[in-house]
Amino acid sequence: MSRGRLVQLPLAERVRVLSRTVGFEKVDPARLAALAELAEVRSYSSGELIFDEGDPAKRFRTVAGGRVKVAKSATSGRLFTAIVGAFGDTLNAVVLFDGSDHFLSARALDEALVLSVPRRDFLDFVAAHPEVAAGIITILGRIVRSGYERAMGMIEDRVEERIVKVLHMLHNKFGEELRFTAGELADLAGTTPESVLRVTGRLRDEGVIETGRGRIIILDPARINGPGQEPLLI
Amino acid sequence: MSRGRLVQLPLAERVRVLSRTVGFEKVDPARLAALAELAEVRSYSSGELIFDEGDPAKRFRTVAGGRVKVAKSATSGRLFTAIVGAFGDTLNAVVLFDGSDHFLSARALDEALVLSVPRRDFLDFVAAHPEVAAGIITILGRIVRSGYERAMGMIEDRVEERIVKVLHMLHNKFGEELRFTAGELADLAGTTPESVLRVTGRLRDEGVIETGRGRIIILDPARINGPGQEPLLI
DNA sequence: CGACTAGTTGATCGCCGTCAAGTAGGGTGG
DNA sequence: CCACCCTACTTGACGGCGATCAACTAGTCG
Repeated sequence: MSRGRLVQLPLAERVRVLSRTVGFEKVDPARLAALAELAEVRSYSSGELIFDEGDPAKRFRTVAGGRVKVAKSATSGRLFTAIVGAFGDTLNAVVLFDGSDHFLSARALDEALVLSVPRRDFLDFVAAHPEVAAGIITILGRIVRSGYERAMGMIEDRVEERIVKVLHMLHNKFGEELRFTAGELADLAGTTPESVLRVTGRLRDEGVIETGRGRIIILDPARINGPGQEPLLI
Repeated sequence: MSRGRLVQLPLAERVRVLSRTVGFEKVDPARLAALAELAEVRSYSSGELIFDEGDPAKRFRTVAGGRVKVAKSATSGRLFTAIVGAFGDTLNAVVLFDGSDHFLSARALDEALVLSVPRRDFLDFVAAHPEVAAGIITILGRIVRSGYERAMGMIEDRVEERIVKVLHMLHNKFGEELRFTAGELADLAGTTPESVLRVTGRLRDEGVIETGRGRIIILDPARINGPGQEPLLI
């Protein structure tokens, strides 16, 4: 019941993906080739599940194209989006070390490419390259920080501020044109589609953004940048 | 302007603290002695600041006694408590790797002992002992998971459920007797002291807990354990 | 062209944050 | 040893934010 469709990607291309994956930036590309040899690449269509909560984490996975939503579902059925992964973002480095199951699910937002390596090979490679471990800890630190800031935002900020922060972050990561629906933004901001639409409606009226079906264009980035705050990492 | 008071702790005792610090459990104690040689121990009185947000992270710090509250303050002055550290919990391993400043503050909840090692020596030690890096990544993974669960709880759960989860977690970590005020619990659950008191009042009337000034006794642990859920890591 | 999904807007309502006023415990100093 | 004060606890009343429900419009894909 393997998901996605296998795609043949040249070795050089696989090396390029790994060399631009967070944590691997400093590794000698020649050495990455050994790992890239063991890698496979799969293609997932929009909306397709890549892995689910509770699935065992058997492979290290990193985004090689498109966008992937990594999220946690609540008992009520609501979704909380942790990360929108793009090229070079790893989907599950966290859970590979202690062998626990996935506690988040990953789903393709577009037609997406995901490169993966067997867990054992990934761990061996990390053990042989301490700089990778250090890189992973660094990025994990940023995720922890961002997680606490979002938890705090949930109790501290009003819905409008949370949504603006999400737009700020997405603008920072994806540029002027954001291809997200109100429902997807709601999962990121911890609110409902209705509230997102009320806020984006106001921002549109004020000329800050332009909206379309599944699309938001940031017209005035300065207006969504909070005073001196760095964007959340998502 | 060094905070706390220096305490002389025998080398064997310093080794014991390190050997029970998360991430170091698997390291040969004989090798830990080298690191323990470089360690100093400081004592902080209840309420005293150990480090503040924005302070540079010059030393690796781990709790050698008492309890330490690690928190982030909001612009409004409200506090969000990330972790209540006890013996063996590290306070700042996250920020040491990329050399960034502290993004959380640490404050003694009791008379507390904190063992510390210069950042450079800590990093050298980790580089020489890959199992420490793997251990740190594992614990970071749990923190990330817990952070997402708490962020989700903030939007998904009612105040009462959040408070019960906090009690569950604290019971799991500290046992039957919890020495926390309503204000401290509020910072953990992301609510106000008034709401905490309303909930604990009800739980007291139902015989689940017993309350006193700055003290809660869990009488009926089964009643605060959610259905099949593991306690949050704090 | 039809069906599904996304967007839009209004009305309602309840949770819980806030303010307020008072009680009680416990440590400190005279 | 007692009086005082500070802190924590307690309880009530109020009000606003935003979730929820509902009804409708408008894109877009097949």
